[in-house]
Amino acid sequence: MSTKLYVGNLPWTLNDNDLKDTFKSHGNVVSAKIVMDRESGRSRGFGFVEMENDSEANSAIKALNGIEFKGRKLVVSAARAN
DNA sequence: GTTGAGCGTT
Repeated sequence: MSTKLYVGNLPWTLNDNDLKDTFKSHGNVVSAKIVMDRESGRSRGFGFVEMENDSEANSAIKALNGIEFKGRKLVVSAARAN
């Protein structure tokens, strides 16, 4: 199984790969995706990361939530929907 | 060439 995380307050310049690489340093990332605007194709400034398990998910949250990244404070928490 | 709280397009 895997645990999905919500990541907010991301810089407009961040991509799926950048998000994945950031979380890879704190656990095994199953998938990572920045939510893009369906109409304009631009980043909405937030996204989702799927971790290997609950343990790594929590580890990533503790390690990345609230830290300053690219001049922005990252917001990391468990996603609401599956 | 812009924007800034939130929980995604298939």
